[in-house]
Amino acid sequence: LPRQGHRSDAASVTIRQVAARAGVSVTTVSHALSGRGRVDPNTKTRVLAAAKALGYRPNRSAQNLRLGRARTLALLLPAAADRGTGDTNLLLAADFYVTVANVAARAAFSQDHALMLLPPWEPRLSVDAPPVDGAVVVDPVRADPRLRALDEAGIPTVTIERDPSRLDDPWWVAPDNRGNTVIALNHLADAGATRIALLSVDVDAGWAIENEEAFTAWCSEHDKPPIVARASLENLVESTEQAVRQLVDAPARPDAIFAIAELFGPPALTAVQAIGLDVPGDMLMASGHDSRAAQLSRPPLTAIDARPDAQANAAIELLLARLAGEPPAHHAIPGQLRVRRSSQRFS
Amino acid sequence: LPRQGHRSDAASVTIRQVAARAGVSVTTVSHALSGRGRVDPNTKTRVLAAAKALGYRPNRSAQNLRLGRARTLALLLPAAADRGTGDTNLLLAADFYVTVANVAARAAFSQDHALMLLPPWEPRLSVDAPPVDGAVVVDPVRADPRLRALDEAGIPTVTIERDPSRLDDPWWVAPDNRGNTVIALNHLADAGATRIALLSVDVDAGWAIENEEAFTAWCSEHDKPPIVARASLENLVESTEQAVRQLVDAPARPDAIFAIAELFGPPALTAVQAIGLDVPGDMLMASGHDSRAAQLSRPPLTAIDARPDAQANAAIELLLARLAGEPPAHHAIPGQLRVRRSSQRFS
DNA sequence: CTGAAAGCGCTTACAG
DNA sequence: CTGAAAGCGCTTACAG
Repeated sequence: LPRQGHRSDAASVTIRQVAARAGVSVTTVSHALSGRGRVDPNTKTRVLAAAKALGYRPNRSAQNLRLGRARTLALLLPAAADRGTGDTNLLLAADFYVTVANVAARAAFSQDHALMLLPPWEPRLSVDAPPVDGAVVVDPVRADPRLRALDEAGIPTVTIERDPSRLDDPWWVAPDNRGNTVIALNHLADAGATRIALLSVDVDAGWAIENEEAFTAWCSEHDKPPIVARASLENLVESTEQAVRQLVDAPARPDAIFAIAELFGPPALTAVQAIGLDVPGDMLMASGHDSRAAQLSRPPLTAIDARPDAQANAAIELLLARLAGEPPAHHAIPGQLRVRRSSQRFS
Repeated sequence: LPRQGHRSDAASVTIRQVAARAGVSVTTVSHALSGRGRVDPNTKTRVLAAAKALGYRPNRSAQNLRLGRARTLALLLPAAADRGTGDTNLLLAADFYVTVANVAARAAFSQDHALMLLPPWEPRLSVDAPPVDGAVVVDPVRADPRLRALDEAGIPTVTIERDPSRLDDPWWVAPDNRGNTVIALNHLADAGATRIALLSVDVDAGWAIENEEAFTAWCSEHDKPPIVARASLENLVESTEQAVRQLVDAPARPDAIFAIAELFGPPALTAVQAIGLDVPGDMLMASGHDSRAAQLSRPPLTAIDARPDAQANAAIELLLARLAGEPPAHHAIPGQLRVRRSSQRFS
């Protein structure tokens, strides 16, 4: 038989070799290493020393086969459009996704699980592939084919952001979109805004709905008209310019714009400036989702940091809880307002 | 023993059950399914039907244990700075990385491998984790600790972009940085530029070095002065503004700026405009690395599309070649120039 | 506290 | 062309 191929320089050392060196049985080695069963402390010390000396590392395939688990979690990021197709580009927040991916990997590893990246297209293929115990799906859309495929395969999932077509599913982690909207609106009002407009997006996602609802509620609570304009993903810059012009040309011009989606904040800022308005002088602006582009805008855009690291950690923790049979739970994670020049009229 | 845990709804069907249903031995099932060994065509048909009827899916752990491979490739993306630390943010091109990740996952799967995401921090931890046959490391820096850890673990690697501290390593995939620079410079010259400046970055990466060298060579070939300014990652906006001002205030002002790094193009554009210059009227501009931000700038920024999908596919293919014992190889992948308004004076 | 043995699901010499 | 058997490395009843 070929030796284990995943370490190319040295044949893997097995539990049997450790047992031989420590002068005990493989059972005792297994017990000493896993902490299960009773082992004499001296014996245990000897085993540990032997394992270390030999550089023993357990064979995951053997463990997984024996235990009937994969100890692997899957991550499904949103798909960018395939080159050349007319598909809408769902890659709304690349900075966010990269951090989610890296932090989720770390969180999974620290819990002794591997994080497998599944391609977001071809969900059937993905599911036919190596087994996973559970999956994290980022930014589900309505009737998301990835979620359907995972369901059909019987793989438990947790979503980051909620699936708008199954709001009854309790297994989700998301920014506290409603709370974040309130934080941003209160900040703009504190900064002097009296008529705040919402720049929304024509995307069928939970966060968009929640942001709009929270905006409407805030407006009625504060006895303000709920001014909403909407831009579109397919036609991002032009539709943002149109929406901004519509807001600016309205009989009662707003004095602040809250753009909920990460990608739309900087273009909205540019559009306002192109009309000849000063930000923050003539118009306060804030974005619902922070990004490098928001930080790099002139002026820098005030934005809600959705804390991708916290989202990823919570998602992995929740998925492991689900796999452990714990009762349903969800986590709305409060964002952190990053105040920058676009919303500071007097500074 | 617990049943295989990665399919929660139905106990996994094993090769033994397929054998029973087809009325043959497990050996024959294995042969029929794998295509190895000789099997009577009729028998094979029967086995395949039985496997399909039962929904048989091979247990990867068992296969891997038996074959001594992991059939798993690792992907290491660059790290964003940990929150609160002063580390330089190496997340230079999030759009690029997300596409690389998704496409690499698809490429690995189509070759019957899983793609495992390793956390870019704590390389020891990463390597102690589940076994992988090989790894793709994106954007290595000089003396990259991730590469060292992988080397020490004996895991073969392929890099996307070259490690500047081991240019003798043949196992890399990268944009054709030199060729791309020439394409961009020729385009700017064709568009009317007579004095082109390079906006570079103070990062110790292979691509930066290659872009600068290609620029210098192009300039001497065309009998032009090699005007170079440099911005810095830590101080992105301010240093970009400074670099731009330095270029604009020079006795012989350039009429075009080529910003090599993805993140610096849009801020450079904004800085030029803030000085009161029109783009493309007074200054042509192009970026060495395309991004959503470049597309969304006003005017949109001409940029080189580094084709992240091609990079990812080539990297996975090259890594599998390396694992298969094929001779060393590398791939410089030509980029595609995306001409936009920032470099079209007459349109 | 310790160990011999069974068995997870698979692949592959080997014998027929 | 087909099948019985060994064995990959591990964990865990079970017996001592």
